[in-house]
Amino acid sequence: MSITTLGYALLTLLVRKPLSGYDLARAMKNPIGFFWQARHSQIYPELARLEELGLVTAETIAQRDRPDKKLYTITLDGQAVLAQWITEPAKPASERNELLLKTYSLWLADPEKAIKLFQDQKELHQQQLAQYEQILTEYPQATPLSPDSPDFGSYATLLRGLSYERGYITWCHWILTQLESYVDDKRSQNEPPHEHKYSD
Amino acid sequence: MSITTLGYALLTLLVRKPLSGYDLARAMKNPIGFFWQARHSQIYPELARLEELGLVTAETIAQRDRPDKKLYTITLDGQAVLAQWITEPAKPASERNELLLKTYSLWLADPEKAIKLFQDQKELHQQQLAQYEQILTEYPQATPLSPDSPDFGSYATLLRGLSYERGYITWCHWILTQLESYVDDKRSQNEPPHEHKYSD
DNA sequence: CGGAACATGTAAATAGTTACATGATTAC
DNA sequence: GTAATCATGTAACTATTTACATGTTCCG
Repeated sequence: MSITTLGYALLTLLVRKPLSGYDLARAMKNPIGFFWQARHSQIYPELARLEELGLVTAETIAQRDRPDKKLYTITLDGQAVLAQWITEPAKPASERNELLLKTYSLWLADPEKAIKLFQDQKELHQQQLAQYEQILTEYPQATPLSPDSPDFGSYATLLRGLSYERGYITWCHWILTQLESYVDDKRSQNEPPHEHKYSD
Repeated sequence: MSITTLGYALLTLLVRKPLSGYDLARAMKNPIGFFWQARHSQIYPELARLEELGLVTAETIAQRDRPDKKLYTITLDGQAVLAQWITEPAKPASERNELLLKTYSLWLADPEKAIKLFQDQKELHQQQLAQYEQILTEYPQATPLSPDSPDFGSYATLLRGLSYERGYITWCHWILTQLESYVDDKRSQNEPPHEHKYSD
């Protein structure tokens, strides 16, 4: 019985502090900075598996103000297995992006509706970027983080998130300039087409 | 019976020209510019489904120099369904990236091995970038592509690919500077730590 | 003749999503 | 009481990967 990537993702969170299945599900709902998401229906069975493997231990905690919870703690074995996994070659991410797929056939679409599509997507990514930028303010600007601190990992993945969202927004913006000048030119056929340079 | 995203991905390719299952599998092996990948074991059954739905038609072609093939052609229905789908709101991409996950726990790793990990990843993305840049040279620089041409979609997704890979490489590079100055400082404890600014 | 690329499928397993199910506790 | 959040699970389905399976044609 081997460990799934989701299993490593759970260990990744548990190595920082003990959490319940519910906590883990909340943390992985939208994968802030660390790019792995999962639902509780996948998490609970996986935690049971990790416990079976002796990589985590579970302890039921009675709470006054809330229902009981099962707190999962990583074992030394779990830490060793996780540390080992980190430096193994990473599988290349299997890219699947619906918007990119749609973009590939954009010539078939009504331009006005296409503009709406990209405005909405740009908006979504701007919101995500704003959230990342908010988190960024929580880090000290002056002192650089050391790679042996857990915060380094959080910070590094946050930087990737920021870069990704900025690139995505720039790209959406470029598409919009193209679509808008296209519909403008269609409306007044006499004027020459505008030019928009794309650069990230 | 509804259409899966993979089904739309196949229509996306077939609307440009008729292709066999083998052609489609090759095109989707690594998703150049258009960000959807699939194996032949998923493609062949899905093509049968699309045919059942009347979105494509199949024709067996005898070839002298090669084994027979089944050429799939999109129907008018298929084109309509695809055009309709494009401007519907896109599901946000469910991010899952193993390297980012590993990065989150980088503090647990042996720095030397971590450097190796990121060097390898940077290398992979540099190769992907080089491939995209090669494809870029095939586009005319002077005349901007019109959003009503199929080439616009190819070009737009290519630009996103270029931006993505550049951002990824920059990020890998930044991690490497951090790790390298960390191991340098460890070796000679007297010198002050270097500083490396990250910007995409 | 043997390997590589072409060509098309199915089977089994794993991963992930959506839906079903239940119950505690708090705040209004 | 009832909605919201906390809390934990299972069932059914869909999507994806890996492995199995078979046959053609070309080139050396």
